Amino acid sequence: MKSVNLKELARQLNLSISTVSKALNDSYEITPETKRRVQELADSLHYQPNPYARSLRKQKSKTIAVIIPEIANNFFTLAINGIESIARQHGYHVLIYLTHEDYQKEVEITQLLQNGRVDGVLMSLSSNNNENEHLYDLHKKMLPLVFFDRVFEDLEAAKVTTDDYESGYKATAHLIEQGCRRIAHLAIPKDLSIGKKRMQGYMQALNDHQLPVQDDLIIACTDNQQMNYAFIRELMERKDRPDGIFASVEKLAINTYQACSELHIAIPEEVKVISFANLETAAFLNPSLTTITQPAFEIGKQAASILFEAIRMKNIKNHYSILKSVLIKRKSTGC
Amino acid sequence: MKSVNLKELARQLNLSISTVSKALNDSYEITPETKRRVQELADSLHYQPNPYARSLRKQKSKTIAVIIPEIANNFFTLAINGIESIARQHGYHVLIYLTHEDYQKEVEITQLLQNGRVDGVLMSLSSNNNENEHLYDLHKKMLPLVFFDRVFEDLEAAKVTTDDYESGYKATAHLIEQGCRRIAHLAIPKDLSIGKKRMQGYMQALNDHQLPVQDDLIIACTDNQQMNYAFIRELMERKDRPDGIFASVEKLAINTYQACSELHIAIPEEVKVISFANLETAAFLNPSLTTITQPAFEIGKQAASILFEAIRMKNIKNHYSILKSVLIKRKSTGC
DNA sequence: TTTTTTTACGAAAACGTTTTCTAAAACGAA
DNA sequence: TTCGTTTTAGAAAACGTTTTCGTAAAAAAA
Repeated sequence: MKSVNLKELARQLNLSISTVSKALNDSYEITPETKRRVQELADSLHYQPNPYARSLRKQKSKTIAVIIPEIANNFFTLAINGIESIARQHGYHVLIYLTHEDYQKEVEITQLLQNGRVDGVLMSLSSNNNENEHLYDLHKKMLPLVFFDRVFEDLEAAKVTTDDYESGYKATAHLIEQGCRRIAHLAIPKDLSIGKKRMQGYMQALNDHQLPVQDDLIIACTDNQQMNYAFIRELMERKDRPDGIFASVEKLAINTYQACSELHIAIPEEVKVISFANLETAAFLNPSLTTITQPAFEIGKQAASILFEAIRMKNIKNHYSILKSVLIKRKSTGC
Repeated sequence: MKSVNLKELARQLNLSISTVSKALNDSYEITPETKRRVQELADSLHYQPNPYARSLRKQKSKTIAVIIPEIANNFFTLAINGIESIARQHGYHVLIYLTHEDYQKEVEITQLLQNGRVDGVLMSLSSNNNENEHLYDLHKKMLPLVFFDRVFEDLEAAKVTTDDYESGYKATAHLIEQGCRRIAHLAIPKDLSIGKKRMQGYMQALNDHQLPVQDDLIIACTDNQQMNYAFIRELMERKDRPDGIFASVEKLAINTYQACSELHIAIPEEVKVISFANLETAAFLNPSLTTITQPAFEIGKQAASILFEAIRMKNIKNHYSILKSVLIKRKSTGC
């Protein structure tokens, strides 16, 4: 592990450490000939500057953090792909932190990042989110911060989301057009802004089509998949069960398929299903699943780009991007 | 960003920097009363040591790197979950690098890590892998290194894989039992050890059942999904098309479903399909997909545990773990 | 009492950079 | 020649820790 450093280069070249450093950083103070000599030796010894020494001195880490609730979710993996591609372009390194939808973990992680370890943070909130002190803390540290998808509306930070209200509306309207009259909503927690917006779109669509909003058709789901499954099953076992289901995340659609399969309820004949999803396999499910698909890769790219802009400008902008999701009609809604 | 450091603590407490440092590190040299005072002020000011200064001084980064070919793949996301859980236990940070199956990127990334940025590396190889100079380089640096799934057999490093040969054998034998006689193998590159082993299992199973190994039924797939799709389509358009397909990764199974759907070839009646896969949706595909499922989460956990063992012992062991995959029979093979 | 040991802390070096400040040499102008 | 300016390089400080070493004072031993 004994790697070559500036001192060693300086010794071999009979130069001072500072001269070598300047030569490698292409300073005008150094004569071309010296630069050449230094560069040559550095190359031949495969010199690489120590990142920690450099970070300490420059107060820059060339590292960003990505905090997400989970990773076994196609939306987030695609977003990470986008983030990584931009980070690579900027020569940055990417730290990954998973909160597992656990508020306490989210707090711990944000605290870990308050000491200069990273130059910026990309974050998608966990749902068990009552207080938000930790987010204000992060913000107070002047650490560039960009939220994506699950954003925290109250904070003056950059945000990138999709048109969740419109998508919720369109999803619900689509079910109505396909003949549904009793439409259930499998909702994610309302403390997430996207949960609230999707729900609002759902309710507005019902209103606009003279359908009642029924509380017993709104299922408050959580990160506990077993409980979600139990809720959905209970829902589908009712005698006045819904004829349409709008799932707000892909896992809930899968749970719905499973419940319907076990209860021998035919999709789309007896109940139609639409879901937010980035599933590669949506088209090959039985039946193929009608989805609202978010431009996850693009979200990641935009969020990262904005973050680097903020890092460069040392200026946390109050940016708000809203990208469009697309509704892909398939058999689960009778198309 | 002006965060509190040892100097500031020392000033406020009228102590020296070294005393404060020792107090916080619970050194025996410091009296309990002083420790209490120091700790109290540190807590109240939310002191957090600068990670770069600490890393520089201790020559330890508390960070590991995970290098994988892609992330939009359930195997890898589950593995990352496992890795992250162990890393968190050890108080380590996790850097993610994606090679996108690109040899050149893999080389660049391994070079980035030769300067002490990380204390260890977890790696799953990219497939376009002709030379391996960069892996030997990494190994020479004495950087603890653990391969998982796509391992490099020739290097004396720790490795964690599944029983790929046996799984390939069982998958093929299962197709044979289900009545298939012309079984195609959608193969990943043979320069990947898992590709070779899965293929060997396939061939041995054919042999053991007195079936010929036919080169034209072995499709060499790559990371180019469009080409793979074209190959598979061509395969299924032949008049002597196969009656069984063994796909070595989940993406190829999806391609197969798509090709069969477009060509109106019925699964499992006309062709049976089995695939390595960690798809959550396997059971809900049309038809449900028979899979060989790897214990991806467990692989991640084991690989990470071994890495931390290597970091602790400063001893790169020649460890080789082989976990068992499980064959889950579903409708795509007529079950 | 004197000597030795232990205790509790501080000074300073070290980690490997970057950057500021200083200085010698070379050069040009007067 | 002399004086100022430019060019090139080195010395030293700085980033924030940890750790080694030194040293007073206190405690223990003689």
